[in-house]
Amino acid sequence: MITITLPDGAQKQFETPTVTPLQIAASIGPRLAKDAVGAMVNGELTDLSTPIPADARVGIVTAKPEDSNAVYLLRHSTAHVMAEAIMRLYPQAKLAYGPPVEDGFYYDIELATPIREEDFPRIEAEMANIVAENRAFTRYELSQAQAMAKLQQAGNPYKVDNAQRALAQDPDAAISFYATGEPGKNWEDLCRGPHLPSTGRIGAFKVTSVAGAYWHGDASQQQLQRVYGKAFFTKAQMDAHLTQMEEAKKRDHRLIGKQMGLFTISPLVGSGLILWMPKGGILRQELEDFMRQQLALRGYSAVYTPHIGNINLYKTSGHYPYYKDSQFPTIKMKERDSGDESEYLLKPMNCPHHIQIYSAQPRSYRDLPIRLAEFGTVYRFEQSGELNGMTRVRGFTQDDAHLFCTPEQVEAELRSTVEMVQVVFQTLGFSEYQCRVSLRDPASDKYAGDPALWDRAEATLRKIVREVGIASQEAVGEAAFYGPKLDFLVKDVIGRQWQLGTVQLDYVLPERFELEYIGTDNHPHRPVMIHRAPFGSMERFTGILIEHFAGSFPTWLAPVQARVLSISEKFVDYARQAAAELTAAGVRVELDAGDEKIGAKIRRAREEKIPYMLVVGGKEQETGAVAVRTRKDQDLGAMPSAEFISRITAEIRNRSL
RNA sequence: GCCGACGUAGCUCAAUGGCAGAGCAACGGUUUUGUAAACCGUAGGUUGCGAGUUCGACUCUCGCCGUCGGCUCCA
Repeated sequence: MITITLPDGAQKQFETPTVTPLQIAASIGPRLAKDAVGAMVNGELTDLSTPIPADARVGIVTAKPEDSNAVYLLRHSTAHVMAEAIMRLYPQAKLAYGPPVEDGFYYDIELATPIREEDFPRIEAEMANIVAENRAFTRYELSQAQAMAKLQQAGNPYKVDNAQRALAQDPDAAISFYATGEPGKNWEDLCRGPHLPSTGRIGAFKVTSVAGAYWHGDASQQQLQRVYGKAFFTKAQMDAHLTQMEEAKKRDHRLIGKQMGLFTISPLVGSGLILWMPKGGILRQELEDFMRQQLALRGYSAVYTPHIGNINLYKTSGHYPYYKDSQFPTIKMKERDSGDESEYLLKPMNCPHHIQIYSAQPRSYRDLPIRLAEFGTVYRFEQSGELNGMTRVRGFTQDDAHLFCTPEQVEAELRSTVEMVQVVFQTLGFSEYQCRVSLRDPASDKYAGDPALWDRAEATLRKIVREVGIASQEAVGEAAFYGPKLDFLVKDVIGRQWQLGTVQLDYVLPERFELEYIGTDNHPHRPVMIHRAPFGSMERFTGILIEHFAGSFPTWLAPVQARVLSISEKFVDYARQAAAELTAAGVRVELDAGDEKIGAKIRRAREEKIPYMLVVGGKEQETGAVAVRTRKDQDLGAMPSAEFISRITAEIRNRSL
């Protein structure tokens, strides 16, 4: 007898030697049996048909889009269906690996002929046939010897490799195959599973794109074709997803940046180099002013350093050997007098320059902490395929600062920098964020410095995160070569995650540059460095802000904060006067004195995402008022222009969202 | 850097081997307007760049540049 415990604690008993989740579901109700697509058995996702041999806790997984297990089964199964369709169309293809991924799935295949977008309809048509046939996903297991023999015979090195890797993880693992239908009769694939009960449960699917991908993500390995797809239980869910994708596309900072005249990129200047246009310049200036205010509150000193530096600086810091390949080529020159050859680098980082400011004079413990801040522009030669609008560029400005402090001061300084990052996020409306504690990979030799110092630094970061109480996760191998760091990941309004600010703890560079301060004991000591950049890069941050706000920036950031719209030519003088009052109050205002009708002017202002539209005509002129309307389509009605001015200036001053 | 796609007026897009076009924007004129697009007209092009095939190339082929989707990378 088998006792099954359901999620609500209820127990059911079965007299049979084994029981399947489907039987359990049926015993609860026919509706549940119909909706069931899989099961959680003792915390593990299984097929609906997997026999349960002993007492177990079982939850039935039903076809709900919000259930990640259900969605996993759906996507994984659709990947199989797509693989079968591709094998029908391209019998010479070799399948490699086809997992579910966030909101879809892909399958990597080796195939000499490229699959192109125009081939997608054929693949989808084959898939539709397989789905219509509603064949059961049927699992069977072979002994290792049989399985390996079968795979060897099939002549697919990737599948052999997959099986070997599975065995390397668990030598006792049974090797499972899934037939889409009947084993021996229908198409089948080496697969760990689990799957939906049958192909008919796939409600809607779409082949979305194809791209190159390396086997095991290793650029020295065979390049495969990765075909991406999406799957949903119902067509309505698919449609909702497509609508959301379109919305996301409308927020694309490259598109909005162009429409709103924020920035441009010219091939004549070079790819990955951002040209900030006047309206983007306002955005950046506001962000920088905000940051300067924060810096002043926290005892930072502004410094300025040049855009290039002698290569020896970076050899000393250790950056050069690590990042040789991602730097612009060096500038070589001969000294006029000595004839010596010098080499300069466009600076890839600001820290070595700031370090020279620190070491330009003797430092006492009384001077510390020293906090040197600079909007420092750096250049990194990113691979051409990596460039993306403002978010991945070759020249960018960091809101950088380096803190030099005593070991005793480290924690307080870290706390203060983390708090500053939080202020930044809060001010800009990123309410959902978490912190990644990026640690070294003990197995790798790319990290510089004493392991004991690393342990200490990592422990300190963990402690700070715990104290501050930010949601966090640890990531081994994500540290910088000179120290562990906290990377801040924010979610924007449509749920996409971005990496923004960073706080890095560094015991290595002070060592390399032999930095010192004189302590209370009158002896030299080594300071500790903290690198931090709350925005990260002005370019990247601005790009993300554009998408976060979809161009509708809060008033304090908006390039144009208000526009006065005149009803007709007769009121242009009054409109001009109203605009002048706003300008005098420090508001960025424009005047639309054109001869279109008011509807057209409103439409245009809304399209330009201007926060406030001030309609002025005869009524307003008589009473010294403006009729206020917002881009959100709120009509605030007419008010004295002085009232509007105090209202908007307060909003700007408070940096209201 | 690698795989694939794309590149036509300022913007969005037509024209599939046979005279490069539309809408919006711009400019000129008419209109003087009350809350999401007034009307008429004008101008705008080395079809990314360069070669090749062809009687003829936006269209086919090759190279380069750039962009996009991925992969790899990311101090």
